[in-house]
Amino acid sequence: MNYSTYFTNKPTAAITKDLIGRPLTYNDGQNIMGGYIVEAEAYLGVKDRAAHSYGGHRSPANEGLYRKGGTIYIYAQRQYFFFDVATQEYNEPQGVLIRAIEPVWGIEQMIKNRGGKDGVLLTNGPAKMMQAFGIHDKKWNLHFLSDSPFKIDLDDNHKKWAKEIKTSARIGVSQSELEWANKKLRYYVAGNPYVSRMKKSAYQADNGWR
DNA sequence: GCCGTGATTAAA
DNA sequence: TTAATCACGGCG
Repeated sequence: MNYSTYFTNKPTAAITKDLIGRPLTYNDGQNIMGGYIVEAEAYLGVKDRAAHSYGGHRSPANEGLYRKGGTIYIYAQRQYFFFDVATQEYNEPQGVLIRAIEPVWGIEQMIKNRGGKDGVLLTNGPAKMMQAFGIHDKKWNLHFLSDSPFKIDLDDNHKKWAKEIKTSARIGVSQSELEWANKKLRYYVAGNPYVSRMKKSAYQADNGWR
């Protein structure tokens, strides 16, 4: 299946859940780095109070969300960068934020990019993952996935299957009484140590994979 | 969001 | 006693 179809043919929450366990890689021209997606969040467009596109807000900074499904949306907070993929059709500003991967490929290079940090600290958060890839700008923002050094492997034969995929409220969203703050739109592999905020006591054998 | 530090709690 | 968890302040 191609990216256009994959990122448009089902609801964004279903896409987000389906991405769990799929390989995500980034090629910096010298090294291929990456691993299996273990945590991701869905953002559901103009009605979603936690989405950058809430209320139809549109600016050069969040234009990526409005592009067709499969377009890369990179945004920055302070010195940190976040990797999203737009979902649904053009002008339907939904997307998925990739929050963490279990590192597999190019681990040595990722450790270098992370200033020597190793193990769980390598990629257990959205900005840590981007640091591990050595990304410090928005160069690939608005590029379509297939026209970028990023690759998400959509072949089910290459996917890792979690024993259990858990859901929770999204991280960093104000936990006020707002209905959207409490929606379970964060998906993650139960017991996988590379999931952000995962407690050691909750680690599972085989990192939660089947 | 990430990091380092120190306090608090839990395990053994 | 040690490890794990939590709480906090600093960062542009």
